[in-house]
Amino acid sequence: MSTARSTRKRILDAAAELFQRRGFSGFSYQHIAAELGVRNAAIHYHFPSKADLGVALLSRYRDSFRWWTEQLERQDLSPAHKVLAFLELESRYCREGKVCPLGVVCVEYENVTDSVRIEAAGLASDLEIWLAAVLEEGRRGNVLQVRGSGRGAAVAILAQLQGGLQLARVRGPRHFQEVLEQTRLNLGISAADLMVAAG
Amino acid sequence: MSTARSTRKRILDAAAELFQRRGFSGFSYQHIAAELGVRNAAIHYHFPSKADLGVALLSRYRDSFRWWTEQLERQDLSPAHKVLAFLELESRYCREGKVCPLGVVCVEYENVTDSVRIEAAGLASDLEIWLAAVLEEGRRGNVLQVRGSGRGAAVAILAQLQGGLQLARVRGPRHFQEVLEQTRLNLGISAADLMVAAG
DNA sequence: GTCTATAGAGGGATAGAC
DNA sequence: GTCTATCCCTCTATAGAC
Repeated sequence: MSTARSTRKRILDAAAELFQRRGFSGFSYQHIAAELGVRNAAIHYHFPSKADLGVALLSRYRDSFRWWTEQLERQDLSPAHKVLAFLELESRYCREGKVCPLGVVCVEYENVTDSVRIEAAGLASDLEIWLAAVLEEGRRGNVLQVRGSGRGAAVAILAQLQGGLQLARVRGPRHFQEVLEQTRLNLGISAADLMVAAG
Repeated sequence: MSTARSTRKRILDAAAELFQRRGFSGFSYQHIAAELGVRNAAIHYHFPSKADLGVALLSRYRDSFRWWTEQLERQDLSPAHKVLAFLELESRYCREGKVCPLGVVCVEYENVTDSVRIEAAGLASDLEIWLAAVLEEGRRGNVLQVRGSGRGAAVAILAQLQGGLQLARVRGPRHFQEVLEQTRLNLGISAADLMVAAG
């Protein structure tokens, strides 16, 4: 069981890496197998079909995000700092040359099973609900400039970050920094705070 | 030659459709062939490798955009109306269930040839330069609220639209409307103008 | 320019031994 | 739980007839 858990986790780690680098259709069981030094069939044991693997991947992103928000809650941060922490989370993807998992599914939407679509929609919903709540909280406390509904602003910011991570690939990481800067300006968060968060 | 032109164009039309729906790895010469009622080999005659097809596709997007900006210029519109016209262009993709071609290449970046990457970078550059110029013009005329550099604001808006088109797939087209609304709010364009542009 | 035919590689997936 | 072996399919790409 310990071995099973370990292999399963290693598969998901390798798959997540490939997924965010090459897209869903862009990686194969062979790629994962080669990286882990196991055989193709070993992966099919843990994830019978590629759709199963896709769902498991997205489900894990959701779990990670939930865990992340919970530990953030325990730090009792201001809404502005919660936003900055989230920007830092996305910046990490940028530094690693990865894109948002959500974007991958969206682009290949007509190529994936319903099960994958549903899990992706759930992830999008999780992100949106959390960010909208933070923005609303910030607006009430007058520490964030939110235009329109918190929900609308949240969707726009998520779209911006997702697109920004992608554009960074063709135009360079500097472009993602510009996107972060604009997000900050639009919300009225001070430059000094962003520097801390974006590294 | 007339036939050649016609077939070549039909191939590009079908490929563009598939490309923006299923991603680059997600469609094949067979898909195009089936749709056009020709054989696989006929497509290889016009586009020897899939990379050639990818470059031709992106090159055509660039040509279309250049043509679009030129005809827009002849209409002598205000910067705000130029932005609205661009938003309408993106809205059309949303209504057709397509995503931005740039996003497709970005997501599958590590799966495509250098030639495709370079052409995609060129397209990104074209969009960015045009939008940055429009935003700067709007700022000078005090008709657009632009924060930071025109370039930075342009990148952020492009990222937002690209991400918004993608999120619309998992969360519904209404979400893209919210992104448009936020873009408008951030630039200080009136609601009435947006209604006209977004349909 | 388009066809038939096919090569050759790689994809997802399964059976059965260990 | 992982292996070997293999099936069947789809993919890109090419050769050569028409």
